[in-house]
Amino acid sequence: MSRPPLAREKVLDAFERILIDDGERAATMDATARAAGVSKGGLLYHFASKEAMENALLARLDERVSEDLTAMAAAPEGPVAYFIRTSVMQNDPLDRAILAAARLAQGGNTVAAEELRNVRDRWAQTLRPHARDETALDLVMLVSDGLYFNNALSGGSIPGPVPRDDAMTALITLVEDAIRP
Amino acid sequence: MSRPPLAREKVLDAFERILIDDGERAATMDATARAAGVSKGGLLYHFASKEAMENALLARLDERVSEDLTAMAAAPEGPVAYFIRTSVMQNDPLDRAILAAARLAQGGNTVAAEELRNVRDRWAQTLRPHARDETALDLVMLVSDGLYFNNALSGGSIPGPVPRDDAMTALITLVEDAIRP
DNA sequence: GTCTATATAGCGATAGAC
DNA sequence: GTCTATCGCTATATAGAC
Repeated sequence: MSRPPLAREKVLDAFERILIDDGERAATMDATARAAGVSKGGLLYHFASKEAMENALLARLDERVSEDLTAMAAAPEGPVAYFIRTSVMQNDPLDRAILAAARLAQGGNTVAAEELRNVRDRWAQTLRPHARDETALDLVMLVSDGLYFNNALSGGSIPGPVPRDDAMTALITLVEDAIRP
Repeated sequence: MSRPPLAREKVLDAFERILIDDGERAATMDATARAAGVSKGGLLYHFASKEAMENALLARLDERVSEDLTAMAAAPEGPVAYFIRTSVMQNDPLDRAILAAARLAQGGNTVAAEELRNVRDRWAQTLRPHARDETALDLVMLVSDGLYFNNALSGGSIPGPVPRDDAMTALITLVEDAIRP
């Protein structure tokens, strides 16, 4: 437990990158091994099957969400503004983990779909006290989902039609005015 | 042109259903042929390649969006309310076409991703006059994207964590108040 | 712990009968 | 217009050397 082997993390990073940039179809064990600089046999020592590799990626997502919930609760600008602003792709570890999980889910992996719904619930729980009512909470969650959806379509590198900088600040103000308790 | 062969539509319906219910990975030509009640050879008479079959599905999406834009412009409740309300899965032909295209896009099909962005633009164009400014338009589009994203994760049949009935009416009111010109 | 070699299965696509 | 049979390729996974 204490410290995961380096090769393991390197493989997961490569798998994540291919999922995001090239899609679920391209994220084969072969391509992952090549990108990680190991052989297919070497990869299969760390992950006994593709399913095991996918589950490891989802476990990493879970850890990163826990860290984000802590940061969100402590954000100076407030949880809602933090949540919306960080919903646009910043290419940080959490964003990448979510995007990769979304690829798996849309490829037919039901565990990934469940995990994403679980993640969404944890965010909603933390934000609930900061919204006037359930409708206001719905609004915040849906705007965030929308931002992620556009990122997911854009493929991670190419920026999608999402508000940037000034437009994002204006959007946050609009949402906060609409949901203020 | 006048009337597409029955088998052609039956194949596209089957392909769409498998994409939505079982994911992009499962939507093979073999599985599609079986579900449509034809042989693989029979399928390949209508669609010379898998790419041709995917493009036919995207063309069908385009037609359905054109019909929806007409309906939206004429909706008694107003375009914005119509747009948000119809963003939740009703399992109608348009919803299914979008969900299927999203699956293709996330599987790595760049044509599908472009088509979805194009569809989004056409909606935004029609809604623009009904929003106070670009930020308000962003809000409407993102809430709609969020609703679709949740549907996409849920898989079409299982309802996701989206507002229903009363909650939806409340959400529409909240959004309309926030964006009123 | 990492490698090469190989087994097995499924996919997209072709050929040609009917 | 629809079928069966089959080819070529690639994917996951196994076996066993180093």
